[in-house]
Amino acid sequence: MSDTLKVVSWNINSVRARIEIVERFLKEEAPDVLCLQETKVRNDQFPEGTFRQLGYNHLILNGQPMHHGVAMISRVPLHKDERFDWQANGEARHVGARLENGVRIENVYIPAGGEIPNREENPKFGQKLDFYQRMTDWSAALETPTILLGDFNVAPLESDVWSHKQLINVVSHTQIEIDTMAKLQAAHDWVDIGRKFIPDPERLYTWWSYRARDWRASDKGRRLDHVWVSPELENKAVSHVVHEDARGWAKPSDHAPLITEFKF
DNA sequence: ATGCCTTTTTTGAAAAGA
Repeated sequence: MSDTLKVVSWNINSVRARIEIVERFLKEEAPDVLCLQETKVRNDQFPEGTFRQLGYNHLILNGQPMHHGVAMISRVPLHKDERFDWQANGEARHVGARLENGVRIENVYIPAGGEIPNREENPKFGQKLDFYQRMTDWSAALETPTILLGDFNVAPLESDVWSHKQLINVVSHTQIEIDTMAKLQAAHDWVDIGRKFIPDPERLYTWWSYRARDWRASDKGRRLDHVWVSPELENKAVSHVVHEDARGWAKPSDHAPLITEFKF
């Protein structure tokens, strides 16, 4: 493989409903590895042909009917794929694989956590915190150089949300979630690539609700998607952008793709 | 913030997203 690798994370909100913009994105950006979340398709119904026609012949799928689902689609070989059940209930929220240079990519869709930020009143919120804890335990024992990316469903910094004051009690930006995410980050000294390239306090969002009349004008975004790397890979990342334009394409996902380039 | 939008499947109301 070449020493340059372009890796994308994109919560696609149904890969079948979004196949036209996926194809456009691959033609325009030509990533080496595309990591999708919320594919919303069983493995036997995944639209593999579209990807193979564009030269993406390595597909690693972890889908389920209707909800969730993740996939890694690559034009470079991937090995030793794994699917962790950090949800502990069988939901398809992780897939990972190893590049030929030994670096692993772990693609995760952390649960949103429901409406009420309280474990007793809302079991989904507890599931989200427990998912983070299992990832933290995994991170603490991790020795492989790793790119951890996906939809983490937490926006930790004030500059990661359109209004800190109006969202401080809204799931995705509560203090308990921010603290829980910080513990995960500390467990492996994960490097936040988003903030390495676009430092706080610059505005940085990856998701805009469908409910806004004009998402770009109101710009009520949140940074829910993240790319983290092991400390030894920090200097291998040479660029990182959020492709906001794709949020404005026809029939968009509510998340934008995150594009990171590495030089190994 | 989510009455507001968009997806899925049991074709059509309901759940989920965040």
